[in-house]
Amino acid sequence: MSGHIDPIDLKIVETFGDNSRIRLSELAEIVGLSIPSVSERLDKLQKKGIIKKFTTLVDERQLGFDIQAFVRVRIDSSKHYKSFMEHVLREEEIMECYSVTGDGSHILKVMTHNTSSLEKFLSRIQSWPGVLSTNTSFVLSEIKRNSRISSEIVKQNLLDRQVLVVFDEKKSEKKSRK
Amino acid sequence: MSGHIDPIDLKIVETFGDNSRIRLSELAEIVGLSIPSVSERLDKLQKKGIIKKFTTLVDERQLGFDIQAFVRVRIDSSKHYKSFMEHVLREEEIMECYSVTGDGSHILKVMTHNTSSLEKFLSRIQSWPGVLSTNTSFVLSEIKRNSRISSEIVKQNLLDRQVLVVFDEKKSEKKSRK
DNA sequence: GTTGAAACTCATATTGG
DNA sequence: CCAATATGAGTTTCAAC
Repeated sequence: MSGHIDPIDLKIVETFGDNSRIRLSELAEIVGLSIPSVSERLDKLQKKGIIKKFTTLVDERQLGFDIQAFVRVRIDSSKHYKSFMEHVLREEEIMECYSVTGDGSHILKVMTHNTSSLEKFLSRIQSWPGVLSTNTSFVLSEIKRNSRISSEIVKQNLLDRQVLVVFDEKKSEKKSRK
Repeated sequence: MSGHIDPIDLKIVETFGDNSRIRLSELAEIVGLSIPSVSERLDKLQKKGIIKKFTTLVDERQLGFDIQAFVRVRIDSSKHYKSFMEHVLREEEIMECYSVTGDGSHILKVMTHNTSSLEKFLSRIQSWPGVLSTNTSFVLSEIKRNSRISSEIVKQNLLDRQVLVVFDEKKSEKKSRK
């Protein structure tokens, strides 16, 4: 079925996580297929939305974003959800936003220039309809930021739920086993 | 000075945030420079570490990572900091880790297959030396995940602190103004 | 899925301005 | 920084298998 993924696709995704500017020729060698084949797979991975975007990891601090923070936001009901979302998308300081369980209904990852710009940002948030409270944790240092998904661990995930197609060379030897 | 950044570099960074597989020829047209020039700038941005990595945004849920969570971890002292860091780097489920202020000394972003694999992961964390407690928030939905930094906002940041060099075409007309 | 060929585009380095 | 050039690679599409 077309919705399935095979280990080669995983390897492609993993390789692109490491370096999205890789040449197709190099990729073809890594995964052991011809260039036209990997080119076609890459297209399909994008069409399926598995690959969302080729992007670039940046050292934001060197660009003047000295303040990074996680802000937990509590909004009072789903009534304000849509307007909250619109505000979030509009604010350039908000790099990420997730709806979560636990105390606070949303987590924002925010980057700003200095504490005063953060202060302005926080008071702006608090003026949005439905925002009850915020709770800010400053990022002191970044220990890990993975852009890469290990294809091995994905393989285990997908094998478990049988959405992964694996060509097992030994399958034919014991085909009657169910 | 060589440590400085100009608006063209910012535009390059922004453009790569949108699409890291862009052709240099296209990039050259966007920023209004020749191909050799943008090529050289790109090299320098990488050497300076402003551009850290060309990577790919992936729909992790399609790869079987149905559970995403933020885990706040409290570790008891800096004595265990190094071993904690090593564990964090080794765990493939931990996609991001930040040292933060506030309740809990670290925030992890974790992705796993299902609740049972998360449970295993959490009990593993709690066995690490120095880990006092964890507090897990499940991600219900991703509202925003920006890989792109607006060059406009960066420009404001950098202008404020005078690390940005701007070629002001009108400067010569009023050079005596200080 | 492969291979191979063709047309095209691109990256990289170098030159002189 | 540009423009021009040269070369070797890379990409894409198409065919036929």
